[in-house]
Amino acid sequence: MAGKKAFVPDQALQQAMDLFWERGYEGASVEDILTSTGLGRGSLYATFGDKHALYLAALDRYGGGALEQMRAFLDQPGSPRAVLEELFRYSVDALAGDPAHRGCLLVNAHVELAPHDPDVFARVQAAYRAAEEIFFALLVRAQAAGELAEESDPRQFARFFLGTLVSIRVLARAKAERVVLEDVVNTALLVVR
Amino acid sequence: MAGKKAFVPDQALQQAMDLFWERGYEGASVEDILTSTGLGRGSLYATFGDKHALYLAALDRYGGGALEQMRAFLDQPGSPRAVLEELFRYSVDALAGDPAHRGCLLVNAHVELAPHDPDVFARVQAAYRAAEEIFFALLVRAQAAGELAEESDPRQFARFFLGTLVSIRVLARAKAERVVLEDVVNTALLVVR
DNA sequence: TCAATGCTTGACTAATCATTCCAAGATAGT
DNA sequence: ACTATCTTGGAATGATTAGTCAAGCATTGA
Repeated sequence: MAGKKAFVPDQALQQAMDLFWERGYEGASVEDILTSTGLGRGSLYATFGDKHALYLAALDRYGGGALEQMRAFLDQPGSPRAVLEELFRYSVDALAGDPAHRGCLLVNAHVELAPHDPDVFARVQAAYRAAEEIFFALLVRAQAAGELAEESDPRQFARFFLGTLVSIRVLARAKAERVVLEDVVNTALLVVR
Repeated sequence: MAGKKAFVPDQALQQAMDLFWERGYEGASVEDILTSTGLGRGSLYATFGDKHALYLAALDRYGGGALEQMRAFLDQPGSPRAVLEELFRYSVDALAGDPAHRGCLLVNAHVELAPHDPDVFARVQAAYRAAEEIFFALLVRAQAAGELAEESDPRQFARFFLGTLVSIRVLARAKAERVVLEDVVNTALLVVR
């Protein structure tokens, strides 16, 4: 089999991403990726460059999807408070429903590599900032709708909810039970009640 | 120089711990540890076993110190709410004051290794549980002192504060500014006001 | 049918990894 | 001063790593 590509690059990227997600950057060897994606060495290096570039591509793919999903919630009609609730419930479902307890690829990447890998750092930083801005926009709306006290600072609350989002992602990787994630979220949501 | 130990094992462990803390398990090679601690190959293997055992020893040392510190706060007299505040302020100070932005060794270990390393997993799990229990005890006291509503569940709140503790540790490793950590903590503390 | 394109395959390289081992040397007790 | 004991540091080992490369072959277009 040769002549034209015998694999779908996007599919291979997805599988590589899953592997990085589960095992981390150092934990997933090129050999593992080859086995998992089913493609040969030459194909991988010709398509994605090297391991590091492949990892960055996986991060981009993941980050893009995650932010898109968050924005989909943001654009939903309805009370900002309800949107916030739904966003967190959805997140808890996804995290607790993952039998591999992978947590979040971006958070994992950040803890493992960001301090010493500028490329990874830039991507994680951008993702965090984008998430914070989404929360910020939502909280401004909430304040306008009277669901957040006038004297409260939307920026401060946005940072807090970003922290909440991060914390459940980390706890999920520690195989925390669903009820733990729910307790964290339910308590966090009290601050806008 | 030989005959009797030319190094203090506890000091070497401290330096190895610092290196693991900053670079992670895979990121710190035995060569690096040798350079950093200043001791020879033979000495390291004779004293600590192998790299993995050394890492576990570093985790134990770190975890022991961290929990001791938390318990010191717990045993302080004064209103539970004030104790909670002090505990978080101290934590923010330590995290934001670290120029290397290392975050928390236990959290880092957990994200990098816990899913595939049973020994690491057990230690992290134990540390999380211990921290949760400390929060729980504090919140029970708070409830008795009328600082936490009767209908509130101390277990739920303990989990929430554990999540808060984790989140600022992760954000600190992302080189978040001090004000971000303060916003997270200040907002979290609102739930007991 | 045939040639050209370019993807696939697997062997190969070179570097790095953790770990073992031993010869050399320094100390402590007698 | 001498010997036994233990530490030391570097050489050697073998496994594993990421990355390269050339030979082969299926597909495509004529």
